[in-house]
Amino acid sequence: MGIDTREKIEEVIEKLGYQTNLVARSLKQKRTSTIGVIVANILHTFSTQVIRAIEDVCNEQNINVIVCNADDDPVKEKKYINMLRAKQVDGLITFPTDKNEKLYKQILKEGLPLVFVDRLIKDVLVNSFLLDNENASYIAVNHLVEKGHQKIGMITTSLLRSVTPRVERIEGFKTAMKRHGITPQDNYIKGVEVTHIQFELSKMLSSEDPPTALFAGNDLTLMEVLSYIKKKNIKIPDELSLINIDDVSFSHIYDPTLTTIAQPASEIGQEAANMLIKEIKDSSSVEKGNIYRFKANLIKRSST
Amino acid sequence: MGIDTREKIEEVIEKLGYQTNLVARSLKQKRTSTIGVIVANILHTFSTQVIRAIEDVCNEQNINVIVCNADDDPVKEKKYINMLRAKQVDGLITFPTDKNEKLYKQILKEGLPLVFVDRLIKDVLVNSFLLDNENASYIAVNHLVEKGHQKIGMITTSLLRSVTPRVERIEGFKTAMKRHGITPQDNYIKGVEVTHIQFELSKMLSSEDPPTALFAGNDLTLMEVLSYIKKKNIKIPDELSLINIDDVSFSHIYDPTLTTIAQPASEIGQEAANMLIKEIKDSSSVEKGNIYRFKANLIKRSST
DNA sequence: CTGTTAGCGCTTTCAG
DNA sequence: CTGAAAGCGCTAACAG
Repeated sequence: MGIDTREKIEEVIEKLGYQTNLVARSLKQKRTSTIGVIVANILHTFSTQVIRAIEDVCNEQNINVIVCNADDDPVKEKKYINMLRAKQVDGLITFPTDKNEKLYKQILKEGLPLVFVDRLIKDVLVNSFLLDNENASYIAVNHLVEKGHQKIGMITTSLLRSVTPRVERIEGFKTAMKRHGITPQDNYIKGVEVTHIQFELSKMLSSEDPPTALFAGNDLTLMEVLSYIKKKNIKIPDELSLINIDDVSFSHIYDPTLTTIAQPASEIGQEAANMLIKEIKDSSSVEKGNIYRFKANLIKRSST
Repeated sequence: MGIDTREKIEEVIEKLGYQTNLVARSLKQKRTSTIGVIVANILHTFSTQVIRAIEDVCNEQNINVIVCNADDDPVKEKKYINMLRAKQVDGLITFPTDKNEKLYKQILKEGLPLVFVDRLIKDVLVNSFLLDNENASYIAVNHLVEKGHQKIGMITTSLLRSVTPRVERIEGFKTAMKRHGITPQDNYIKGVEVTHIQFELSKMLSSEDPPTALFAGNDLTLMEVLSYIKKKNIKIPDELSLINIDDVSFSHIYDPTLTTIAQPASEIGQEAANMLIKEIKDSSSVEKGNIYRFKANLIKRSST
């Protein structure tokens, strides 16, 4: 082919808006430059923040991201995992359910790069990026105790399954209380479904000796708590101090501004994405099965 | 191949966790069962609500969604469009920029199914799904006038480019004021960058004859307004009434609860997705170039 | 260095 | 009805 022929072809290519067929390339090269992300529940602020961070990292490297929302349903999760595998994604970041332990083990055996965020699965050695939950609870309790509270309640969402953040935050809460010489009382600690939070709260706060401070385990719980507080016209922090995990969009403009234990969600997402990309590029170059814990940040505002 | 051979193979297939290679299938069938979505700015509540609705519709039909955030940058938008075309997506939903008019025209010529959300481009005849913005502004003005206000200010974000919602909402505001016999004053109407909103607000509210009510054009504007109001300790609605477009997550728990013009974002996303899917299945079966306007809902709360 | 060719894994077509 | 073969558009390997 002559030089001028080539030039003409390139001209036509430009004019016709020709695009390389990446599907064909992917088939040949056995990589799609696409990763899959499966979040447990897209309604959490944390999920959206992590997703955004992952997308930012990936877009810089021209990697596509397909996001799926498992909606806290292991069956959906499995369906998405298999669909993404069938789509030949180069790697997977998930907020895993222990119900799919076998599937995850198989993925590991196949060598598909895999990273966990927010949750762990026992016996599945995957690099995992999540909050230091026990420490986060400790920070909360410590702050409240410093503010003079002894009767501290904790409330959070529950799923029937044992989910890492919930378990660890409650455990951390109990440990922290004990460390401060306070015996945690079970009727001050509630892990219930979102729809029952307000009911449990009403029970807890109308008990004989109600807590003077409340620790909300995540943002969805916080919304319910604030809703209840508004309904009952409870004065924060005078009648009840409030602290929560997850930095919601309105924490600095709410009245009162909300004292918050913020998760470094962007950082978690970034590092998870970087780890996955490294593993995709050269699997042998990265250690597997490490757990990366991120410290929470206490943002002192006016609700405590 | 004998029956038992087939059975054995299917057994092994199951055991090995074999997955059809959808990349190969896509190459052969010339469809990927994937659509692309490009939002102008992921930070808007509206964008995330639309995305979620699109994903819900698509997941039900086993269609994948790749979401891209153009970050209000036409160059990024173009890059994503071309990348998604190269990936052979079956269709595209975008919040378009008029800077890419030529590219969109080419896409139309190629016959790639395309749907617009939130914005229009002149001379590009694509099915478009968006709020009836003029009516939304009318609802806001009408409500405030009914509450006894005459001096009404409007503030919203601006981009240097003329973006459909901003233009239409401001036009609608002016028209509505006139219809109520009020001459809209330019110094009460501001379209500025997010970072300058608080400054403009301070100018507007400290003027000789400040407005008694304020209309915030979208959620990002609202956040700035609330931030300013908190800082200056302005009493809502006693000193200033406040209404805004976009139903933010905390509107019902804020103090005061926020009177809001809600966009039917889920409905917009759903219908956009359904239209795109119909067009993908049989392009000739759908009319092109229609503009579908959605009515806003006034949710009366306590900020007005 | 340029140009041809085989083959990625699937589906579709065609022959047996 | 079953089974073989061609070909989707690309890239990597190889031949000239």
